[in-house]
Amino acid sequence: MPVETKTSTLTTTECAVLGLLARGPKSGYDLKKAIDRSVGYFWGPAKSQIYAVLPSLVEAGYATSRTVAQERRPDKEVYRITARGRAALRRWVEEAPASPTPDRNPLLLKIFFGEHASPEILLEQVRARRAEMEQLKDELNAIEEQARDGTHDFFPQLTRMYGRRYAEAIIGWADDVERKFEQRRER
Amino acid sequence: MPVETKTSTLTTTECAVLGLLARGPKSGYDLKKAIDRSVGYFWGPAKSQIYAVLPSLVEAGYATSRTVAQERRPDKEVYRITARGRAALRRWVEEAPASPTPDRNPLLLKIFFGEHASPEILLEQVRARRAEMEQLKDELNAIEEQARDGTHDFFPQLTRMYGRRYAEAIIGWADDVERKFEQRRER
DNA sequence: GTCATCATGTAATCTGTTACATGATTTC
DNA sequence: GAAATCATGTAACAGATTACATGATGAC
Repeated sequence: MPVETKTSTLTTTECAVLGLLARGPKSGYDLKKAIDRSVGYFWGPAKSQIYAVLPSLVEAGYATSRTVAQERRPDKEVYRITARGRAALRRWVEEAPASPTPDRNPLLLKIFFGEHASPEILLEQVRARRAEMEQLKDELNAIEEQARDGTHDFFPQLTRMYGRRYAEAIIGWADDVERKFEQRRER
Repeated sequence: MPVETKTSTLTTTECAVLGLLARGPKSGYDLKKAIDRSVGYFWGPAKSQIYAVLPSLVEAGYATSRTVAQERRPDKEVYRITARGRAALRRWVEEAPASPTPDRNPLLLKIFFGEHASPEILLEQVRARRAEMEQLKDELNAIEEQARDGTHDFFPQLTRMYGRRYAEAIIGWADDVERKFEQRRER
C-alpha cells in the first residue's frame, strides 16, 4: 500500500518555517524569535500558528522532531528539516508566481471613504503611518549595520532594500497628502 | 428586555461594503462590480464574502434590504444604508489606528530564502512583479483621465497617488535587484 | 514580593476562500 | 450553436487570530 504523502501544496507559513529550519534545528519558541527578527517584517504568523504548523511538517515528511528534556524548563520539541523538506522548500521558492501583491490595506480604505471623517483625524492617521515608516527605516538601517559581516546576507539584504524603498514611498505619499489637504483648505 | 445590538466592531469588509452603500443602494452583484472598480485595489473580498456580509449588516441595523422583482432576471436584494450605518462607518473611519501595514508578502519571503533557488528563476519573479507594477501605473493613469470631472474625487485621488508611489517603489527596487545580481555574477 | 521573560502549548472562533449550483440573455 | 456575461446565492473548508492555561527563573 503506497504511503500517503501530503500533496506538496505548502502554505506560506509552512514555507517560512521550513526556510528557517533550513538554517538549523529549532523549537517552536526558537522559531517565533527567529521569525520576529527576520521574515516577520513581511510574514509574521501568530505563535499558535507556528505550533500548529510544525506537526504537519513532520507528518508530511519535511521535518523530524525530537523531544529534548530540559532541567529547569519544560521539555521542548526540536524540529529538524529533512532532505525532502529542503526539496519542498526549493520547489516552493522557485514556483511561479508569488501571489500578487497583498491587496489589503485598511488605511487606504479609510482614506478612500475619507469624506465621512474629519480631515484632522485622517491626517493624524497618515502621520502615524509616516512615523511608522520612519521607524522602519531606522530599524532596517540598524540591521544593516549588524549585518556588516557580509557573508550569507545577500538575499536578506535585498528584502531590506525593498523595505527602504517601500518606507520612502509611503513617506513621500504622506507628504503629498499633507500638501493636498493644505491646498484644499485654502479653497 | 433590551434589544441585542451587534457590538460595533465591524470587519474591514463590512466597512468597505458600508462605504459603497453610502453612495447609493446596491445589490450584492452591484457591490462586487463597484468594489472591483474602486476599493478592490486595496481591499478585494470574494463575491461570496460580500453576500455573507450583507445580511449581517441588516441584522446589525446598519442597512435595510428590499427584494426587487425583475422581469427577465432572478429577483434581487437591494441594500440601503441606514443612519446608524452611516454613524458606524464614520466611527470606523475615524477610529485609530488603521492596523499597521499588511505584513504579508510572499515574494519577499521567496527572495529572503533565495539561496535555495536558481538566480534566473528568482529574477523572473522580480521582473514579473515589476511588470505588474508598470501595468498598475497604466491603470491608475487611465482612471485619472476618466476622473477629470473632479468633483467627489479628492479622496479616491489620494489612494491613486499612493498606488503610483507604491508602484514606483517596487519598480525601483526591481531595478536594484537586477543590478545586485549582476554585480554578484561578476564576482 | 512583584514583574518581565523563558517556555510550552490548546481551545474557541473568525474571516475569508474555492468550489458548487442554477439559469436567462446577449454577442459572435 | 457556443461562449461570455448577467445575476443570484450556498456549502465546505482552510488558514489564521485571540484568548486561555500553566509554571519556573531572574531581576529589581
